[in-house]
Amino acid sequence: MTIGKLAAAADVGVETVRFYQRRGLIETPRRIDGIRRYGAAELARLRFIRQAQTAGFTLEEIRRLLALDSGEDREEARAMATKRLAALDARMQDLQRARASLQKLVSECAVGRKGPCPILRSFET
Amino acid sequence: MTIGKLAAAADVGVETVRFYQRRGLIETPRRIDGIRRYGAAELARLRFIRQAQTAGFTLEEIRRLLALDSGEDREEARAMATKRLAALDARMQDLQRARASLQKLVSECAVGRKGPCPILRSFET
DNA sequence: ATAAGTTCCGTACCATGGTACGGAGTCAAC
DNA sequence: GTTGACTCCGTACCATGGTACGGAACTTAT
Repeated sequence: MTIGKLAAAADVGVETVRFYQRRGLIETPRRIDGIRRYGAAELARLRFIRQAQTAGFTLEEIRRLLALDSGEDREEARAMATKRLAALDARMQDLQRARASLQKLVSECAVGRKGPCPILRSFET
Repeated sequence: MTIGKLAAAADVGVETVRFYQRRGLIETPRRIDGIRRYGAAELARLRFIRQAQTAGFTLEEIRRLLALDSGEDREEARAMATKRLAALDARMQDLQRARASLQKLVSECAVGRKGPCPILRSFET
């Protein structure tokens, strides 16, 4: 695979792949006649990066996770995952509350009624 | 209230308040002898901004929401809230999936076992 | 074998949401 | 009535996660 195919396969831009390489998230394979070739390993890494981002890891943390993946430091891997799990749960709580406020806004701002919607009030705790 | 008290009451920095003023999210009251004074209205706006950010609105969207708050455009207010609600639900789905992956990682990477943790594999769909 | 499309690389630029700095003016307490 | 804290204002800087540019080298299809 060339960088273009790789990027397309992971649904990211070529420039994004290159950006990740600069950040040390993806190894840049040796060049064959000036062009680098990528394999399944790189694609897996690329997909992992996107998943990990969704989980809320920063690119720097993802870099460390990737380094850890082939290492023996279970301690550290678990610690990072556990910490993120807690943050994720907190985040989901926040989103749940925000969702309730939005729902309130939508229903209190129903069509047919007059005057301004109680936008600020909808979010009052 | 001076800007310092206002910021403290909303648990943000003074510079953040000033930043929001520049962005048109908070009106800057007239100065009395060179110092601006703030009231409950500004505090409410400030708190709203933080809540709305949690809901995933950008500062620009929040600016529009605040403008809408005193207006009559129910249509637009509802539209913004509905759209965000959908995005929020999608986001929560994503987080749910990410959470499952993290949980998998934590359990598969239990203490006591040897070798590297299957970090990349934990996130495979 | 030539044109169109890719790749490579460095460097620059972007959006978002702040945070910091520095000098001048103001206020509050002692 | 001076000292220390706070305010004002413009401007600069920051982190994060990209995106764009441009020229040279390489590949692929015709």
